Amino acid sequence: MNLKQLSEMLGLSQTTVSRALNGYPEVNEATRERVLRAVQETGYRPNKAAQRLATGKAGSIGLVMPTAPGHYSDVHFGEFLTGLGEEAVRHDFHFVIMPADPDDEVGALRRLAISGNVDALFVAYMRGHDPRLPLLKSLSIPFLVHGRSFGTEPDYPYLDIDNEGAFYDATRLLLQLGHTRFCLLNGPEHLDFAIRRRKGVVSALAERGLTLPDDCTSHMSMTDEHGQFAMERFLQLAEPPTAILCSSTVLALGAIRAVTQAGLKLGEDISLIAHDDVLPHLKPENFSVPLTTTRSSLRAAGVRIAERLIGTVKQDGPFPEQELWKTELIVRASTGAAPR
Amino acid sequence: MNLKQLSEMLGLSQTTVSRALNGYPEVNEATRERVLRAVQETGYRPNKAAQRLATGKAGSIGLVMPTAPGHYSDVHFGEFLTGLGEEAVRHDFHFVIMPADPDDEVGALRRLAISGNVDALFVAYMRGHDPRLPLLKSLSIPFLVHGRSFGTEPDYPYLDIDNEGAFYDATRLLLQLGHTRFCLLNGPEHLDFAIRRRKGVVSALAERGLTLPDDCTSHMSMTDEHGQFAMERFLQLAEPPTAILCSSTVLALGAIRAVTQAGLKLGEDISLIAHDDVLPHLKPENFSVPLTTTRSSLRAAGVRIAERLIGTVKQDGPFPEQELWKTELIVRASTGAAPR
DNA sequence: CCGAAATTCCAAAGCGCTTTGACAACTAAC
DNA sequence: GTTAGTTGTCAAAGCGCTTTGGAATTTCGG
Repeated sequence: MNLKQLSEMLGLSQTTVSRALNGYPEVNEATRERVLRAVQETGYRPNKAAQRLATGKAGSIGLVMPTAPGHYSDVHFGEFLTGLGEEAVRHDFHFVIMPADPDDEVGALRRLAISGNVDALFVAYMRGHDPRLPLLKSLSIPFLVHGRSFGTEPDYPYLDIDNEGAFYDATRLLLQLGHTRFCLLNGPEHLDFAIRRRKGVVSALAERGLTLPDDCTSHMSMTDEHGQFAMERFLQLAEPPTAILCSSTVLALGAIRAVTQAGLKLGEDISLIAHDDVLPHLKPENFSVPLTTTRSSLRAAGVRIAERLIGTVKQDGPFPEQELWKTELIVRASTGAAPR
Repeated sequence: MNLKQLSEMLGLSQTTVSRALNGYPEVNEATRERVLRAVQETGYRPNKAAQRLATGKAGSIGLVMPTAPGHYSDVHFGEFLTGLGEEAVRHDFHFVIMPADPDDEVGALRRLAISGNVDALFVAYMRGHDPRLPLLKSLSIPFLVHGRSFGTEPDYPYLDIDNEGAFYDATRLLLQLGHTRFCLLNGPEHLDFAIRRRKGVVSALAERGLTLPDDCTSHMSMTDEHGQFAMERFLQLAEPPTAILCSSTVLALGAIRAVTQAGLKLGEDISLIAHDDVLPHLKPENFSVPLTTTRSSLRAAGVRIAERLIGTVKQDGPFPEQELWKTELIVRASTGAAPR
């Protein structure tokens, strides 16, 4: 069933039917009702490709998903996508997801943009000096960045959380509790959030004249396995840490396993603060020792990003603005006074 | 840059350029090279919407993602998507993801199908008597189901794992170890895999004249929180279980927490077997007591499904076939002889 | 009852691509 | 030197929709 058939069926022109459907005023109410009823009955749906071709709008936002045989799927990705979707469904938007080799993200992004398949782009997992940013800026299609890119002039639209502030605050809390030996379980080194979190820790320590040695920092993709492994190494240092900063509750899961297996007590022998993206399947309050966290909902960020991106597309407005969310520092049982 | 401009630039007709690009034989090799070089230089990319309109093919597979404010994002979803993507990227396919209210999945699927935006459909999270199946069958667009639908004639293309067999085998192992009091931590009651797994357990028990009482079964969405909660209740039964079957490692995570907090030892006081979807961030071998599991890689299933779906679309072939994967039963330390 | 304004509808062009059918131009064959 | 067969190219139609400019119909003041 297409427009032509539908209009023939109704004895109207395609124009009139199209207008009736798209809410134009110059069509009789009775006629519109008749059209709407016919649509109900026949189950007619306009062909999106044709619509796209004619209007230039597709009702879709595009994103590339890095993927490869060895590539870890990221728990955080799904949660974020759910947030995006939650908002998108309200506007009848959909996503075009282009899987891409992690080495060719820029190319994939470029292809996606000029394929004419999407109205706007979204990118995440930002790195320092991210090469996708110059591309996006040159593309004249709305886009929004989740995170920022360290080392790039922040003149692009983004939504980020205050990673540096979060870890600065967390570190300060631990300092106030008397800790002096810190370790950082961080995400992959090149990622922007990892850079900033490290910065937060370092600057809080610096205020007390402390430093964060290289062997007290671990950069890795955020799985519990890696968390455990890194923590085991930390515990074997000549002067093992009493305070741990951790970039994800998933990492914390593994780290805590290592702590427990070493016969140490969380919140007594070792204090730990993790960043909590509010993953529904991994709640820090449910850990056997509830976790002190810096919290910011990933899903909420998704909702907000979709909201702004769709808004931009719909009213053809200017590109979205910049937004920086504060995190909450929530104290639970995994932090305590430094052992003496 | 569009075809017309490109062809004018080259002094050729649109036809010739189009043919050169799409590998048709009736074009001079020299001309083809010239065209290809121009494409390189200008960065020309055909407009997908137009291509879609002209050919009827979009190079995309569609899926609906249930989403709502209260809806849990599913760890398994991301992992599976990664698998799909891994294969899709090899064929320059992309996904169109339509977020949808969980109450309107059928409608969303329908809209997606007749929007003309996708070449094939994929559905998962099958339920008993799934209402999407009749729709899909009537739609004359290739589709593939992950899982099956209990109670529906299995005359549709699917890829499923042998859930019943997996839990039958697991239960038998526990029986052989002398266990007699079983509990099942299962996924949501209406989902097909939950139905079949339960069936597997029940029939293995029946062979020994045992039954699975209602208060020894728990159906819930698969988060560690739910796992813990359900396990706590099991442990308060008049005759607490010594053997636990568990539909996911995420559930197991919570369940084990409850076991530990009750002062019981996994693998001694309580034996547990979980189904392992091979989530990269939650490996059963890394649990403090490594988990005995029934294993089947969710990602591998994604790869395979994409492979078959894309194959079908590309050669316009018949709809994909049916496939049933066996699971592996891997014994680790979480299972042991029943305590006496 | 007439002319102008307002209302309702339509024919046709265009979005960017693929594909059909035809046409030159050039070879090979008789 | 004509005919038949290739080869490389093109003009034009069509995919299903939106939208422009104009025509037909209705409404209404005078």
